[in-house]
Amino acid sequence: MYINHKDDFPLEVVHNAAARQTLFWEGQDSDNVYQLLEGFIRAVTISADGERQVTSFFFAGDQIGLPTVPTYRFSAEAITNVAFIRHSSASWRAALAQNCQSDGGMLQSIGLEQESVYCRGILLGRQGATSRVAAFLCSILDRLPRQGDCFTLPIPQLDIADYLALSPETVCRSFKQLRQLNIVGTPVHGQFVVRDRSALERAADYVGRC
Amino acid sequence: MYINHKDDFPLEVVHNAAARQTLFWEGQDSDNVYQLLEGFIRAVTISADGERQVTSFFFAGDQIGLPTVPTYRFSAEAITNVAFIRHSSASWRAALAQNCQSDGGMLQSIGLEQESVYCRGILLGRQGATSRVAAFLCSILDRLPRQGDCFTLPIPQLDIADYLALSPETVCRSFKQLRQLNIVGTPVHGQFVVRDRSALERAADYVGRC
DNA sequence: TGCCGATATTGACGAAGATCAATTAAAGTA
DNA sequence: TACTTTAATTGATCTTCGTCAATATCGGCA
Repeated sequence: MYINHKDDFPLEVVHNAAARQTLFWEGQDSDNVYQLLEGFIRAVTISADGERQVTSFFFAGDQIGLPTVPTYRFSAEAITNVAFIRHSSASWRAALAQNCQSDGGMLQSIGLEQESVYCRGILLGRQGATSRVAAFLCSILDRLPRQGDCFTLPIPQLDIADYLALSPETVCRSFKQLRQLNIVGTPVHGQFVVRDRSALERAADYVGRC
Repeated sequence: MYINHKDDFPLEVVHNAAARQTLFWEGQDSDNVYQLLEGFIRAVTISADGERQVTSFFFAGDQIGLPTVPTYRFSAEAITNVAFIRHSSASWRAALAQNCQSDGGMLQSIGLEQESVYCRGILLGRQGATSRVAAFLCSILDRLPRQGDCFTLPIPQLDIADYLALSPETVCRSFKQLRQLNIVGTPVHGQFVVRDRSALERAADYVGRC
């Protein structure tokens, strides 16, 4: 699923940002599109009463802040150190005009972003905390760095909680339950182990792409 | 916000469908884009265990089934009798290539659809049943047919429940509470009255566009 | 290595909403 | 109009998850 858009923008400079830095803020004009080369980014919105929601996660290869709307709908925060390139929305639109008839172009990026947003809606619609957590894991599993059955889960539980509209405690208890069911293993050195993926999918009862 | 795309597809035929009919099914190839001229349509997905979710509502002027993904992500069911035109995804993409540099074109349709999907995610993320119902009402209020302060609410409570991931009983009780707070009035002949819109928005604490 | 702040974990309790069941109201049909 | 079917409403009960509080663990940094 990884799409290399660097060819579409040949002369871009690679930028870096440290963990916890914000690439752009919710409400700003969407002047640039960011393509993540390495690391992990979260999309965050804060509602009027201060409630925090994480609306999606971005992985290497993803495009962030597509200019289908005039202003960014979320702040983009680096979870880890990140590397990315940035190009202007105008050039992105020009590239879209060029390649929107073919597969794999900007239109596919739009489709992927939509799928991700759609996926969260479905997740939140599903009741049952453990089912949500399982579905979340399924949806990101293929996009995580991996060694054998071990995955690196770079996303803090608080972010998962704010993504799934659960309390951090409930997320923790859901993980515990998945461990007790022997669906996932006890993490060692931050390495996360999925023991029984089909059981995870059954617990989730939905698999989308986030 | 209404965008007249008929000019982009001059020679299309107007189709009709009765309430409860399905225009297209989840999983089918997205060969056509539907533009709703009159009536109301709901987007429905059924998960593996049979759980029903309504993922969005469509109103006159909306485009349905944008071919940003190869297959439809939902079934489109007519809530009321509807009138619509249908055009091929290929011609839609061609129109996108033509007008994606300018405002008000296909790119804006994409943006509106995204906003709608995004809005549901935010709604579901917000806790509190009454707050969700209020936010839902706010988000569709401007798109409903209206006479003075009276709105026609053509969406059954069951659909609202499946949209907001609440039980029908809870939706009903939330409406009751909004009535008791004198924020909305008692419906007469299906006519729905908003007595205090700013109070509704305060109860919602979020206003997006669905 | 040891310290410190942030994150994760666990328990006890309460509140919100789901479920079950029954009734009422509304809409469609003969 | 009367009848049928569907949707909305209300009450009682139970489950789940949020909240509060305390402890444990991890990661960075000196």
